[in-house]
Amino acid sequence: MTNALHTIAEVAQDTGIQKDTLRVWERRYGFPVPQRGDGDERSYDDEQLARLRLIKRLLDAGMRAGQVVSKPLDELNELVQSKAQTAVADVITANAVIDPLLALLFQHARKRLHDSLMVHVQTMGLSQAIEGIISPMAARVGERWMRGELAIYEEHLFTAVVQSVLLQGMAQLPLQGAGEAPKVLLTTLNNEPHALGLLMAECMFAQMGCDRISLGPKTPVPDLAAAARVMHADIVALSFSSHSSPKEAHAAITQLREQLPDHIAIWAGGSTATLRLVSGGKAATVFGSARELLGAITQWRAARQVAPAQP
Amino acid sequence: MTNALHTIAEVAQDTGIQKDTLRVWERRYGFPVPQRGDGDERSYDDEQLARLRLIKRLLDAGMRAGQVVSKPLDELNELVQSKAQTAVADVITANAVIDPLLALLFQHARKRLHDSLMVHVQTMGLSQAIEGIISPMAARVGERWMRGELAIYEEHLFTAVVQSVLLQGMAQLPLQGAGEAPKVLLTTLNNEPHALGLLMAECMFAQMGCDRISLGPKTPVPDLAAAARVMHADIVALSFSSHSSPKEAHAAITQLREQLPDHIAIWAGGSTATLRLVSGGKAATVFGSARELLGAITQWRAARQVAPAQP
DNA sequence: GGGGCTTGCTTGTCGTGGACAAACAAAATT
DNA sequence: AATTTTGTTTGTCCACGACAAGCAAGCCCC
Repeated sequence: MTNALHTIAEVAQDTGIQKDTLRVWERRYGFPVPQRGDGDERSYDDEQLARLRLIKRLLDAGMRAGQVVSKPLDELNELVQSKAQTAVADVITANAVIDPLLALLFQHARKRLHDSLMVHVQTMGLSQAIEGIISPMAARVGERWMRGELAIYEEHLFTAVVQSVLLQGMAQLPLQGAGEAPKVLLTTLNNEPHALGLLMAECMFAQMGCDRISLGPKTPVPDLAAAARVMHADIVALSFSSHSSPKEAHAAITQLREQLPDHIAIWAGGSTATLRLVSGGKAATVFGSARELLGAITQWRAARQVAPAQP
Repeated sequence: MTNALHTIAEVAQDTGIQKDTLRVWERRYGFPVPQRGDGDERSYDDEQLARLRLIKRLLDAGMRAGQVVSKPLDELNELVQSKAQTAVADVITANAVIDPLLALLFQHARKRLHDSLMVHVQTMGLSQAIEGIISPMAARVGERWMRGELAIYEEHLFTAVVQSVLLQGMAQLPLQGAGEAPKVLLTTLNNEPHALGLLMAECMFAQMGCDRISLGPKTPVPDLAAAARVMHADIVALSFSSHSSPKEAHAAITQLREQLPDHIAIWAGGSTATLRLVSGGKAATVFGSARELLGAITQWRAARQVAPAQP
């Protein structure tokens, strides 16, 4: 059952490693060496696939191919572990509230999870609930996924529930007059399918009374630039999860900066690990936490009041 | 400005045509013939890109490469036009309500569009509004997108608004006792990013008091099968838009059918054009309209009452 | 000693052309 | 008319060579 064979196309799709690269690795590093079925065609087994998945993660985290490809499975696991630990060391707080909620998720108690979260949102307010509960929960879920301890459908389930909660929460928010609130365009770039961080960001903006437009996930850069111009946005807010590689994120942001007029700001938020690379450049403002975001919005307003919009 | 050059990787990404295929077409059909910049590298201009996009659409619609590649741009446009017309001939109804709403979309009047839709939902009820207004509107939007008359961000905007409306509508639905209602698992397959049809389907199920679980878009087949088993689903509901190619859809569904126990039904809905191929097999029940879906649910309930669930 | 430059190695992507199996269309057969 | 056989189309795969951008290490000069 767990010993299916995969074509090179499947492996490339699954791991995100290009077909060409797979062949070159085989030539250079002696891994992976698939069986050959029917007329010379490569046929990868599950073990090699698993190994390749780990390798991809380590490469995205900045390691070099020569050091990683051809390492055996357990050694790769060790490396990933150490990487993951440093990344989430600071998240293991406030377990008293979060652990029971996570337990609900693992029992697949969808409705109870939904209701519990809803209660928290109602009592704490949207931004507080996100900062204190939902965001750390998402981090924990993401971490478990990294380690392969989570089936993809469990992650999907979590996403669906949180999405529903946040949307409901936002719908109940009072509508504030536009006033001097910035007009924000929210989206996720091409290679980033994760819509949760985006939604959390939207909630924060909503709470601050911003005029927001969410384009949903995966807007191509040129389209995003066009949209920002047409809709006279003040800020383009991008969300990144730890799934998208830092390199690609960096490239996309600089490209976007080029295509965007100067007076439109780019704000990027999400996994700090992913964005560390980006923060070097002055193309975008980077946010590591929800709290920072709130601060930045009030700051934006203050600045705009002093120096009002040019005609 | 509109004359950028693109590498073969960009073109492949954008059009969904494999790099190898692009090279083979050049060899066989004499198109596309890109310029060569810096050391032999192919460099495609915007016109060729546009042509390739059209070609891909026609191929997905069932034409063969030999007939389509190497045709000039205007001829391709004609073909796409005729295809699109036959596909949506029956949708051009009830314009009196829909056209003004579409106008709002093209003005980017996000809030007014949202409010108008919300009013319709409140007065007609969720399922009526979907069947009479939202679904045909989505068809029109899709058609315009096909013809390239719509910027991607406009489609995103439409999606975002409708999503918000439907979720709000569902949240206001009274909770019915589980009773003999089926437990439904909703999702979209791997290659189908479109979540709107899925959401509409979820609304229909919700209205009928079903116990539903949405996994969101793009669940891989093996994970979906696992989820259905673990959660004891009665029905797995899949949504397809005209974007995913019929061939891939068919393959994925048969694969899913193999991995799923017999007592779990597969219901597939969405673009009739896409699903025509699938309906031949007995792997899944196919729905062409929202109305059919409602009927099928009541039918399911009746059947279940006569022959109650086995232990 | 540290910032900047040169030099050599790594690594992913591209190019060519040949091969082939699955999908398809047309012709031949029952 | 329905099925099987035969030929053609078409996308994907393979091998191996080339190369440019990225990176590390060494070197020099202030």
